[in-house]
Amino acid sequence: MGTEMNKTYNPAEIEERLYQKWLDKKYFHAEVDRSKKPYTIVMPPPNITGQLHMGHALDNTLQDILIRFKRMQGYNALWQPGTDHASIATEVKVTNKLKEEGISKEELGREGFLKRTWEWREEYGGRIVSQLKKLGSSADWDRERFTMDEGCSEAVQEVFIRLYEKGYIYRGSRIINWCPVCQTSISDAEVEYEDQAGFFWHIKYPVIGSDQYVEIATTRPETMLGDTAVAVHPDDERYTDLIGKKLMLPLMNREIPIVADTYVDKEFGTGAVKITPAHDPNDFEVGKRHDLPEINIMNDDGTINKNGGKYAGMDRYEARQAIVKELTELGLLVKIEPHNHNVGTHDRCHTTVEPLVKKQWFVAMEELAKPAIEAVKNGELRFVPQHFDRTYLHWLENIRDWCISRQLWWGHRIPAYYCADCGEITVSPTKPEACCKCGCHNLTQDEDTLDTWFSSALWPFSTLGWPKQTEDLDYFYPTNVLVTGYDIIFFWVIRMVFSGYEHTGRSPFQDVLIHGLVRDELGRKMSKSLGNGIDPLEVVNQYGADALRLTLVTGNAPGNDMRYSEKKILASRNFANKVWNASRFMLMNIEKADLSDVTLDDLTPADKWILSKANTLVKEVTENMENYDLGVAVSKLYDFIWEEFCDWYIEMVKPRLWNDEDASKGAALYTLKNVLIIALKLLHPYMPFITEEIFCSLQDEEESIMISRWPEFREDYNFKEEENEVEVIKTAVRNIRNMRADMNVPPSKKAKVYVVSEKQEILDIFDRSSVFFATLGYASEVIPQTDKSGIPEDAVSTVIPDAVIYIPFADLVDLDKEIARLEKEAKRLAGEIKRADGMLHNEKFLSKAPAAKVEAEREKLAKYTAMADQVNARLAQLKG
RNA sequence: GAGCGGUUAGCUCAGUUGGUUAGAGCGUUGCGUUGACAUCGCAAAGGCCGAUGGUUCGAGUCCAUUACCGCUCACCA
Repeated sequence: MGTEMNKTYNPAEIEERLYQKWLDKKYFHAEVDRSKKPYTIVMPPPNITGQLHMGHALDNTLQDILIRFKRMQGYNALWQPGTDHASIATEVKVTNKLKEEGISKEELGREGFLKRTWEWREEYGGRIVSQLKKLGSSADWDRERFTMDEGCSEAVQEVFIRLYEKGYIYRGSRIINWCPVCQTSISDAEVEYEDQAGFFWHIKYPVIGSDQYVEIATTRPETMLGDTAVAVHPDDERYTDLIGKKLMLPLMNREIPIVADTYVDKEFGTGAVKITPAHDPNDFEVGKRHDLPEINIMNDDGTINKNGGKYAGMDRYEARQAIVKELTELGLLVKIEPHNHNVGTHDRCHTTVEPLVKKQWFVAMEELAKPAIEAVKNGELRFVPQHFDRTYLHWLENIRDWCISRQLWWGHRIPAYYCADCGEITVSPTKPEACCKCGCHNLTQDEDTLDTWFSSALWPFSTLGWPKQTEDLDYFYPTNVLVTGYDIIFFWVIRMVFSGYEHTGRSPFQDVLIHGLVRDELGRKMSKSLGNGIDPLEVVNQYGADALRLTLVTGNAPGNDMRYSEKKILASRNFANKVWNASRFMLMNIEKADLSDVTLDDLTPADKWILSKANTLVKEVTENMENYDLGVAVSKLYDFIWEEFCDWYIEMVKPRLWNDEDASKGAALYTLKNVLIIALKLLHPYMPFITEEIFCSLQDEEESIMISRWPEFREDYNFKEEENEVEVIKTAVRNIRNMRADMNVPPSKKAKVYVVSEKQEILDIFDRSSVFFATLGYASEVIPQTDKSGIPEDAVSTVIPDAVIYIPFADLVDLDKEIARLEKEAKRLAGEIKRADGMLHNEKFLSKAPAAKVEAEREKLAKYTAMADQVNARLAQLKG
């Protein structure tokens, strides 16, 4: 690198090279090492069908920051990666591809289809992984896993069998959510409710043996084909006489009873509810209570089946129209009202879900949920930010049994075998020799596969070898933190937690760091349909992975959504460039220098000041990162590097570097280098590439920043006195600049700077810092003195604590402007004095506030009073 | 219907245990470029921290009420 460094940082040139270096050196790889403490993060496995989007970028950036941080702190850091088979998504993708070739899934058959899907996975399943690498993700790719690999599949079978034997997994006919397009059952978590404008159809059902009618209201008239009762509230006087009587179900001409059930809301609709036990969860419950038959009227594709009589074969919406039409003709349709209602849709394809009764496999949740609830309540499991435990607990406390069977081929096939002779179910990892009950050999395996989340639920331990008691599992498990979006708590976090407790006896992780969504500039969700998605890979290509990473964590608190914008990425890019150029500056000067002799005693106050600041920064950044306040930590780093280090320290140090005679040149370079290295190390987790590139150029002892030691707070880097001294200089410089800007004096116009103070130590500071005022305050000369002798009457002045600064400008005597300036200063000080004085006259403040606080206010008051006196004296002089 | 979050500068957002002068980036205004960076520097303007009440010596921060916005869950067929 050296002086030939480019003037601007060019990430494209270095990222790939450095990432390859890290891979070659095996820095990402972790092995069991009992001499070190483990730190483990398990990566949420992206779908093999996935393309990297901003959500992945954020999620993985956060994890990479944490894992790099901990690795540098000396932990044996393992970031366990892998991918998810994504049953429905992949099956749909492959099915569609086949369709293009003119082949149907069924034609191919199960085995042929699976073969094709594995091929598809071979070809495309690694795409998302290579995309994650572009972000700089330091996951242990040697350990990459797949939810359907041998080990994970074994874990799935083991869990299924254990839960089955414990009675927690059962097979039963229950109402489930059915997607007529995907033609599979889905779990409650996969149903997304949408507000839709619909109608209320009021229909008359004739009472048998009278000329009366009962009027019901429904949003789904087609389901009446499956009605097996009408329910009313037992206390509803309008209907008491009718309870127990029969109705003639129109169109089907089926006799159905009128039952009384408190489920019915008297106030709503007509107070009479048609009951379709096979197609509505509530009706299903009513049906159970009253022993009503369940008539399934629908085929798997959403068309009406033979139970729907003449409507058989029609699509569900077609049937609805036909039924309404016919009811109208029969004079049974009373009215149609507009009605908004929530419609359940499948979260993948947004098809309206059809609740229907089917024989499926379920996990009984009641017992499993208990330890997961307890974990959060007793603090074993902690959400960051904490309020997400409410969401978590609410879901768990109201959890229903989990429908885990899917009518798909791609996935873990349910390890259950049915006996053709006696009907007994045998659950076994491999096909059993014989039926466990009758001993016959006529066994067939269940056709269904398991919900994708069934295997994801085991991810934190299945990837480490479970059910085998491996070394990895023993050492790396439980993991330390799980990083994921709030949208995934129900699907995944909850299921991992109860699975962890059930199968390993402990929570799979201690902390759950929740992040929000990355939205577009207008605050909208990024989506394909809106076309407002921003491709992280394009951003990486254009601005570099570091800039993207920085953008994603800056100014964002855990759990909050953030907006992505071009402006933000530019700011990050500019920061990278700033870091680059500060380093470039250093390298241009350091080449020939020998710093081996420099010790802390050689440092000037400015050197000690920046070192001390850097030291404090180390402490704060480390603490913030331990608390997952990554945004806070990085903004402190940003401010330190840009303001303190670049704008002040480098500027202060320049004259020393340009002067080869300066005895403190070596100390300056020594400090520049050390502080820069501290800053780079702290920054590395956020911006791994640029920090590595610079680090390697800066020194030749260590081969990589990513395995270097995280800086620690050092008592010997604590220089309070020097910090104060530089604060005095900074304040003076700022005031001088301010003064000059107010008076419209161009920098080219140098001027003498007089400093008047009664305190010798203040004068000494200015005496030895005159060079700073020459470069930073455009001073031709700095003259510290105890009185005002020799200072021209019309000099412009400014007051700092314990001193007054005068600058005489030869041809500048805009008295009014100067008076206005000073009056503004006086006003500000008066405000401060009033405030401090008020506090100090408050008896309760004096008696109740901590003594140090009171003392601090006293000091402030004294300081401001003295300053105000100076300003007012000067004002009096100018006015007089 | 229930739960949660937000409301702070023109815009986008920080603000860690309450400490009295509330911060950043972008934008705006003025000045500035021969030796790190114009992807830059210097300076400035701009906020009674949604409203009301309370606790406290002290509230952007804690409590209560309320308004608006957003999210999630549960739903009345």
